Amino acid sequence: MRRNQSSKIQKAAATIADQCLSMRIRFLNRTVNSIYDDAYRDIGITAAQGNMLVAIVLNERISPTVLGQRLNIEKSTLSRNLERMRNSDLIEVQEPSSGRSLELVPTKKGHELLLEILPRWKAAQATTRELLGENEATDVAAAVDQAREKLLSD
Amino acid sequence: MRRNQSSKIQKAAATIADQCLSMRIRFLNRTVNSIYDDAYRDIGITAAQGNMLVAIVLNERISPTVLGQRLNIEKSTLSRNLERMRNSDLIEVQEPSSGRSLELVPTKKGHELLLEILPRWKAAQATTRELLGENEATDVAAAVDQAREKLLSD
DNA sequence: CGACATAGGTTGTATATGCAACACTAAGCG
DNA sequence: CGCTTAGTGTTGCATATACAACCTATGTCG
Repeated sequence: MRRNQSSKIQKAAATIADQCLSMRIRFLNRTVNSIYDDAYRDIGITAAQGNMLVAIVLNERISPTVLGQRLNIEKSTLSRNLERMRNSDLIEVQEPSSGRSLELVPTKKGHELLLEILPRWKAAQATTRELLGENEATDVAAAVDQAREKLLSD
Repeated sequence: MRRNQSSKIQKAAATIADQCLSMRIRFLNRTVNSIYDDAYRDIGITAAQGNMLVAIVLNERISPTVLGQRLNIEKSTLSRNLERMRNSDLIEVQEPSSGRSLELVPTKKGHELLLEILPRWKAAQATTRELLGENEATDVAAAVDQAREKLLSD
C-alpha cells in the first residue's frame, strides 16, 4: 500500500512536469525578461518600466486603472511601479481634471528615453527571436494576443 | 524639428508595443500564474513552490545549483525560495554526503502534498488551456521546450 | 439633499526575482 | 603540501508582483 502511494506520487509529479504550462511560462518569463533587463540596464530602467513607459507614451493621460486593465497588472502593483517611475522622473501623475481617476503623463525625460530604448529593444528582441526561433516566437506572440483580446472583451 | 522628434518617439513606441515579446510574455506570466496561484491557495502553496516541489520529487537529492540550472533560476533567488519551503516543512536541505553541494529531499509532508496538488493542477491547467486555446497552448509549450533544450545543451 | 455604495488609490505584508559582494571550502596545481 | 582558484551558498539591496484592508471622494438614490 505504501509502495502504491509512493508510485502514485511519482506519477503525479511526472505528469505535471511533463505538461505544466505554469512551469514553462515562468521559465520563459525569467529567461526572456533577463535579456531585456540586460539590454536596458545601461540606461537605468528595467524591462517592466520600459514596457510601461511605452504604454503610457502611446496612451497619454491614461488612468492607472485602465493601464492596469490593459496590462493585467494588479492595482497595488501598478501603484508602486508608477511611484518608482515618478521618482526617476519618467512620468508625472496628475490630479484628475474630472471624475476620480489620476492621469499619467510621460515627462520630457520619459519621452526622450524612448529614443534610447529603441535600439536596445531591437537588439533584445532579435536575441529573443533567435532563442525561440522565428516561427515559435510568432506563435507565442499570437497566443498571447489572442488570449489578451479574449480577456479584454469582458 | 521638434515635431519630427516627437513623431519619431511615437513611432518607436508604436513599433515596440506592436511587436514586443517581453511585454507579451510578462502579460502571459501574470495572467497564467495567477490561475495556478488561485488553484493552490487553499493548500497554502504558490505556483512557484508547487513547481519546485514537483522538480525535487522527480529528482530526489538534486543540488540547488543543478535545480537552478534546470529551471533557470538565479542562485540567490533559489536559496530564498528553498528557505521558505524548508520553513513550511516541504523539503529538507541535507549537508553534502560528498563534494560541496547540498542535497534537496522532499519531506513526508512534501511528498503527500503532491496528491493534493494534482487535482488542483489539473483544473488550473484546463483553465489555462481553454484561455489560450488548445493549439496555442501546445505551441507555447513547444516553444519553451525547444528554447530550454537549446539553453541546457551549452 | 443626505446617506450610502462603490470606484480608485495607497499601505501593510508576503513571495519571487536578480545583481553584487561576500564567505567558505573542495579541488587543482606548483 | 600549502596556495590559489573554482564552485557553492548566503546576505544586502532593489524591483515586481499580489492579496487584504483601508481611505477618500464621487456618484447615486431614496
